Amino acid sequence: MPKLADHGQRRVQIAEALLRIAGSSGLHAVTMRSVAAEAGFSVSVVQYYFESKEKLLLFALRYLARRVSERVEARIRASGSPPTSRGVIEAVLAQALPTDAESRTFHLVYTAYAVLSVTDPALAAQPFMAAPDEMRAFLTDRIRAAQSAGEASPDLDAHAEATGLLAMSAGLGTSVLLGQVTAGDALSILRYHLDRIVPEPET
Amino acid sequence: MPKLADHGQRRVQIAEALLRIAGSSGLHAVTMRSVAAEAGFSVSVVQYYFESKEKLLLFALRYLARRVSERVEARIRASGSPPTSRGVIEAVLAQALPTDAESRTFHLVYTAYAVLSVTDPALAAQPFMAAPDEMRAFLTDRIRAAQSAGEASPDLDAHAEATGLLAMSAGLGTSVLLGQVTAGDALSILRYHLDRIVPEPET
DNA sequence: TCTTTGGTAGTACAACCGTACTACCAAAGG
DNA sequence: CCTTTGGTAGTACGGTTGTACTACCAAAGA
Repeated sequence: MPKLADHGQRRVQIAEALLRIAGSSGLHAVTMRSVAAEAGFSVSVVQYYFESKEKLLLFALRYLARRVSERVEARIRASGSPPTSRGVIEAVLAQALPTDAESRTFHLVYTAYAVLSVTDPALAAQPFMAAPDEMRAFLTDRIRAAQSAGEASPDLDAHAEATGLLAMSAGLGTSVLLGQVTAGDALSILRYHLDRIVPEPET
Repeated sequence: MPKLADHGQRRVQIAEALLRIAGSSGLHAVTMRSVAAEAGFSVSVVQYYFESKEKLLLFALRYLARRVSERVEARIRASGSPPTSRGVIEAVLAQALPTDAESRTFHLVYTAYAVLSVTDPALAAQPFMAAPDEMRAFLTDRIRAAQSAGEASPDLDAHAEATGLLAMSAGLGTSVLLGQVTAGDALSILRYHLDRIVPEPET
């Protein structure tokens, strides 16, 4: 039994080709043929590793979600050690802003999937929809922790602040994507609002 | 020369059929055939009033933008007379939340168009992209006016507040669309944040 | 060495898309 | 009356899509 190919690696390779196409030409440009060509394989290979296009799309979505969460964790780690409340919160929120080419692709494709999921039950049932919920819970905890530590005003509604901030960073990310705001301006605005909730320890 | 049909009305009729389909099944479900069937016409009629699908999509987008701005104005008018700073600002921002079926459709289709515009230059050049810019300028002016009237703290950055609020309401609208937050909760959170910037005159 | 089998390539097909085209109809102007 | 013409319907065509299918190849086990 010949076993030359690493299935997992092949699937990732193909999923990355899909993300490249969706990021540059839109999710509607993702076809079996275009993905195969981008990945340097024949259509049959794509068919072989993913039995249908739907399976491929779902796998690519899960892969995307994993990559995004990896980036969030990397950003938290890079925010300083030991991580401050403000640093962690800012890291999580800033991740929603398309600052480089990769995160721009991630944000665009993610949004395209989200729009699609509104009218596609199979996509809506996907666990990637739960990610924002987790983030909201995480942020709420962090804000409460900052309040306990005296780093944030105690009369803040942590839940309302977390949900609002998350929505704001997502909205800012979309604005950057649409070219209405530069990534730098978006980050400044995000920091401005954060300063009013969880100020920097020192300036 | 027989002239029974009002071209303008027919075009609106067809555009509304398109929005109905895009709102319920997604923008990808919009085809010449589906739109014609939804509108109760033959494909030839759609072809007759819009020479191509692209023209139809652009017209429907402009029509959508017009309907949305009409809703904003109606909301401002309904916010009380004479309109207060807080009332007008809340009216503009709350319009981004999909509170009823119609605004839900509007928000969904608008977002779908926006995502498409990132990779489609013809759509990106469309003037509907300027609408958020106008709103941002409008909101900035309103916040400055509230500051002058002593209704808002003078040490607020009106531009940062306006951009942030707009992004937040857009993000909240998307969350409502995805079912992560109810429309009522989103409105509460929006009001919570507004209270910290431009408080209600009386409570 | 021969056979089994994981992996690859090419092709074919049914369905759908946008659009061009032709034919038809009914009302208005001569 | 008849002819012109705005509007409508049906159909056909070239192109693209997802997918099923068959053939082929190379490596491992017997």
